[in-house]
Amino acid sequence: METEPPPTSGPSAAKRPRNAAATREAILRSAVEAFTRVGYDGAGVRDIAKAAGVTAMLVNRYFGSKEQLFTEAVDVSFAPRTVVTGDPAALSRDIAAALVERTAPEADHLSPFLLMLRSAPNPRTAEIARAGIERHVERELAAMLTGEHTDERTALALSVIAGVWLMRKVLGNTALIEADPERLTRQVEAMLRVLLDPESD
Amino acid sequence: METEPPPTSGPSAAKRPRNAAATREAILRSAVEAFTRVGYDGAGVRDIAKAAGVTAMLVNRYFGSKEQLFTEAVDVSFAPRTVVTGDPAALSRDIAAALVERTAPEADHLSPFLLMLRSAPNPRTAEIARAGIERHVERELAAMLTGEHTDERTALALSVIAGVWLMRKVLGNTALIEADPERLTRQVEAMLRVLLDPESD
DNA sequence: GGGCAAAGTATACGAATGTATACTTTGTGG
DNA sequence: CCACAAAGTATACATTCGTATACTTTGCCC
Repeated sequence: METEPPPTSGPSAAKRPRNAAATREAILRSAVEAFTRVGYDGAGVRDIAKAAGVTAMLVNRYFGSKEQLFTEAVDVSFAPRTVVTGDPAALSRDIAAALVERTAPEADHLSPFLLMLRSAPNPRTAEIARAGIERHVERELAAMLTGEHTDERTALALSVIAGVWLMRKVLGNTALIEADPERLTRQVEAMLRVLLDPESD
Repeated sequence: METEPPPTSGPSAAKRPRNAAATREAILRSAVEAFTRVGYDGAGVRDIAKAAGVTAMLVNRYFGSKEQLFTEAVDVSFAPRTVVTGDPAALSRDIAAALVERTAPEADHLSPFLLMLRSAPNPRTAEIARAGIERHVERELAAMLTGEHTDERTALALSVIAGVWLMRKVLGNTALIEADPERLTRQVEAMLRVLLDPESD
């Protein structure tokens, strides 16, 4: 009873027949997960491969090296642009709400910010992450701002966002974990508003 | 013939006669430097020992293990409490000014925030750093605040500070590096003021 | 239906890791 | 002056790392 009608284009193929593209994608997804959870230096190619159901050498066959795999993983992680798209007036509120929600203690979002924070110690991967954030996030967010020095204000906003990710999900700061989400959202929103809102004068 | 002064490439490790306390301190200083520059996992005990002018085994003799060495290094790094002490009204301004100055491109401050950021990927050292920040920084800063939820607002302020350290000195964000220091200071100050200043209503 | 390239695996290598055990050097007190 | 403990070193061990080389298995097409 070896029924094998393999849909060559299935997003989540359970029993995977020999399919280079699907295997490559499985490795890439496994890499995003691993790099996000333990960072670049903490994730071994053997672990990544095993979680994808293959051996370690396929990583190098398909991606050349661990570092090139990381480069693609950064793109994948930053790609799903969930940049809150709406009127610029609600920007601060939307960002604050999404941030507090995704960094909640019970959530385990595979955030690109986590990938970046945990891969930042390595200078080479830090540079790759910096380029990824600039290419995928910084540009779009800056385009939504009005007024002067939009790139600078954007980078400061990203600093705040990364800082909250760090304290809540990487370090596990007690005060920020136990904080009331609504009040926390209001405080973050107030800070972002100083940066992002169009100056009313 | 005194032909052996070269290995002491440390800061001020002159000709050190056999002195347990001095050696211990040299190792500890070297550890702070190494952990700050490359993080816990990136720093090998051999490197730390060599920079202190001794062999690797002295690290374990004096500190038990690399992890215990890190614990002491965290305390040393966070100990020089430069928390701007002044009237609470100027708190935001002082913090912002010190932050922007120390994260300037030309500065290479051995900041505890750098130590924390670069050792955060490792869960064990992340916890040690979290405890250190809570013990050394969070308490004192929270005590300077008035109003409600001082611990929460303190943690948020530390998020901002850590985020700026990350973007400017770990990632190397272009916009924040090239930004005018005075304007950057004003913007950071404005954000902190939202959090720290006594509500005037 | 049989070959043949593609997909995947096995093994190994050299370097680096933290640290345990055993050794050597040296300052100092009786 | 000289032993003896303290200070410091040398060597080794067991892992783990990324990846290179050589091998085996499989789907597909003529």
